[in-house]
Amino acid sequence: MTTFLSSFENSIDKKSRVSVPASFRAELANCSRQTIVIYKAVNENFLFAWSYDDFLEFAQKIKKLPALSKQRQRLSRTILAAAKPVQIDADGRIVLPEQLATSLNLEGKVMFAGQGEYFTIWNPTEFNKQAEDDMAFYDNDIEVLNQQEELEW
Amino acid sequence: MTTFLSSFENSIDKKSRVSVPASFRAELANCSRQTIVIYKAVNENFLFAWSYDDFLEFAQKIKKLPALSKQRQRLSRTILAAAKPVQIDADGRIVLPEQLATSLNLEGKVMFAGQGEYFTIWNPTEFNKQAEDDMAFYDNDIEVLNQQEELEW
DNA sequence: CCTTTACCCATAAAATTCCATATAATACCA
DNA sequence: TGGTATTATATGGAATTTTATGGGTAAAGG
Repeated sequence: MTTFLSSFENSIDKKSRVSVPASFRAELANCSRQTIVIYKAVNENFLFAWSYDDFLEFAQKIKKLPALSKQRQRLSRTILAAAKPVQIDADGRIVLPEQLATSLNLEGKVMFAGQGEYFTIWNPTEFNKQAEDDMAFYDNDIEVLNQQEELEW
Repeated sequence: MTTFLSSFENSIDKKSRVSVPASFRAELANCSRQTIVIYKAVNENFLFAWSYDDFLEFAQKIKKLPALSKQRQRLSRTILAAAKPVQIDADGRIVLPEQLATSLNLEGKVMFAGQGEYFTIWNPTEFNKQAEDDMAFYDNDIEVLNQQEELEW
């Protein structure tokens, strides 16, 4: 299973290209294609990024809903139609789709944050703000984590 | 299995031709024919589009209903009889059947939205409106999706 | 004969690939 | 261990290819 760890700040150039952190690329090495799927988190200021393989697996959940049901229609519009597959080039870079880049107010720099089976993409300033906010929840979140752990035994 | 992702806005010319997005064409590459089947969503302002192969599979569901039942009669009229197969030409374009195009009030531009094993075709303005409406349901839809996941275990 | 449809070609814009290089990280060796 | 060589990484720009899209022309069909 892919596990993205650590965070990296890289730069976007005029052509909207960004280097994918080398350690993330290594993590993607044994996927069926060197493609990541990116889409905007609804009501949030970051992007989700999955390996193509893992995203397809997630898409399967949506595809299992009855093909013509309203719920299926909506979810496939908000997630599948919004998802941009981008291929990693020979130099380890991707092109950030313009629509997604502008939705984040990116100015030259991008933050990559490894979050397990996916990673997220941020405006670095926003990421640092978020990190501070997260602190306030830490003790409580850890407690929830501990409780879940107990249930598993 | 074909999986259409992302969305694209292309233009229709005087001859009613539209380019099928390259990534969709790539997805169709290993189908038995370069043909897509298009029909109007009942009571909605978009068109469904399937690879010929996947449409046939979908049609099986209708064909399984008793041949002379009323439901079968109606569904085969609204879907099978309404379905227009259109072939992708050498330049990657299709001709949008006039009846379908006018039912969408198209003005030069068409939106393609990848939604899994099919994609949909919209008046771009209508698509964007719909996307906003979909947001209101997002949290609830995701919740239902997650619950379904639990049921599977 | 006229209209519609299918093919073919041309081209601008956009996307992708290729190459070059500075810098940072790592390996090597005295 | 300190210093040096080597490699890997990130990033800029140029060259090439793909894509979308317009128009022309021949074939088909009514």
